[in-house]
Amino acid sequence: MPAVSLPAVAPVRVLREDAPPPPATASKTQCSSCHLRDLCLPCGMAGADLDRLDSMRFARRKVKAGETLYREGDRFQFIHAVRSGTLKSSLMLADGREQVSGFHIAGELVGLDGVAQGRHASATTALEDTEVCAIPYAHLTSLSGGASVMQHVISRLMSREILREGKLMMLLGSMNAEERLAAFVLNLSQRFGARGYSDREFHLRMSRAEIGSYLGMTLETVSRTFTAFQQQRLLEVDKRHIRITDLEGLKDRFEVRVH
Amino acid sequence: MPAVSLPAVAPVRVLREDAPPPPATASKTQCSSCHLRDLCLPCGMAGADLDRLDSMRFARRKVKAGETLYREGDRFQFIHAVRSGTLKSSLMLADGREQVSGFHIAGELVGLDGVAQGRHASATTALEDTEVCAIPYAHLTSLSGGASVMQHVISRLMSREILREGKLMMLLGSMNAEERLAAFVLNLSQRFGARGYSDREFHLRMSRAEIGSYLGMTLETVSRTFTAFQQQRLLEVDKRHIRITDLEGLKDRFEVRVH
DNA sequence: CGAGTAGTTGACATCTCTCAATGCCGGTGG
DNA sequence: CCACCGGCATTGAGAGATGTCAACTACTCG
Repeated sequence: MPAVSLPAVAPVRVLREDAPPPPATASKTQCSSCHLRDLCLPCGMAGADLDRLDSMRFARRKVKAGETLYREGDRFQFIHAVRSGTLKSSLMLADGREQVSGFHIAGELVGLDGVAQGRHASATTALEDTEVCAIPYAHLTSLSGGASVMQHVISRLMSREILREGKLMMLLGSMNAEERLAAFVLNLSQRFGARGYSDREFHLRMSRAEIGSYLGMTLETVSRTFTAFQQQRLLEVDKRHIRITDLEGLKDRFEVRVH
Repeated sequence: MPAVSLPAVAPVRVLREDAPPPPATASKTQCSSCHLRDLCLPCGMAGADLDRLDSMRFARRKVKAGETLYREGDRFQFIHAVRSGTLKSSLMLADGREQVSGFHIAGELVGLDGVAQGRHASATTALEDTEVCAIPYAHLTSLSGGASVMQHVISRLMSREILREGKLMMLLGSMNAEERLAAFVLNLSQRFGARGYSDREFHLRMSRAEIGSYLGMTLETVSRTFTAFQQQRLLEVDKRHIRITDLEGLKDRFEVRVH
């Protein structure tokens, strides 16, 4: 299914040097002993494969709130695994506004968009102080040697990303503001839950404007929709603090279309 | 970046047998002698890699207009390369309406969404009589043996698909009806051009409703927007026949947001 | 304390959707 | 051959959702 990319936008980019090399923190990490191992890259791996992964010892890198991990057009070298913190990925529109294409929390992988062209097609920015593992993509593919279990893992990850985006397209293409925001909140809830945090109460790391950009609506509509959910006793919202008071109701809102 | 998938949709699928096995047409194809080789899977390959690809001789399959190549939930076995004709991919919404997620013409590959879960997440249907090559995914990955050039090709294809969807999200998230339709027409134009057909005049294989679903708008709005383009002397539209009379103007329309 | 950022809310404009009528075309059957 | 039908596209009128612009508040940071 390739090639449906938008035409002719020819992002008139000023060529520029890549971002400064990662200020390599000395610390390195072994996947098998990471508390995120069941969510992250090693998920589903064992034995020799996992050993091979462990032998790689990925460098960690810290990204302060507001700083970028990589920018649009940077050379693609690493897949990054989020250890802690939150990132957002975004594309620049021709007029300079940004379109947020995803948010990433601990255990999630970022940067697979770079494989196609050897350069990143999006920028990724920290929403709070964040730490990532930098996984050299070339190593990953070369080292996989004989049975390419690793390649398989990567393929699956990429396919999952395709699924994710497909669902997001569906959301953008055919849902209204309430359904979109409900889907967004439920999705966050589920991801926090999977990481052992509360799935009923959490803190948003992104602004209303960033949520709006991601969901294809204005920040005012995001705000109003939060207020509406609160009035419907689905959520309690205080700025960026969210408490889900009626999970089922929220799901209904989202699945309004199921009859 | 996985895991942002929509939550809780849990597509309540009735389990059902997979589609009938492809009525294997006897004819098989050798990639290196295919007229689509520079657009399709073998693109960029040569020497031993291409020989290896040739040794596989993929079976062809015909799909009549309106018939499905695979359905949502079918076991994922093949990547399909379009030889001739047009396909659409779509997801089912909970309420039974479809969301079109892509159109595919000759030389394009379909079905990479299945890698993640071993089952297809979307259905793919022929918009006209269509012929595809069925590429067994398992072969592709196993056979790549030593240097996994093939795996690399697949990864690149998948990454390209991620880019494509990212751009589509951008379109759905932050463009109005005119910009969306202009982007759509320009994209088709470019793809036809790359295949040696006219990039100024072509026949749409999809209905207004399908275009609308793909672009996140109603069929009426698609129709009205075509009419508007015609009044602005950008296009001549006669049902499904399109003639671009002002390519630059159309690009401007699409890039309205620049500066 | 003042400035800046983020969020909320209101009033209004506008775009797109919804519903409905009509036209066009190709196929089918009398 | 013609009438009728169904599917697709076009067009109009009105409704509704969301965007735009603007005011105001609460907080944070110098």
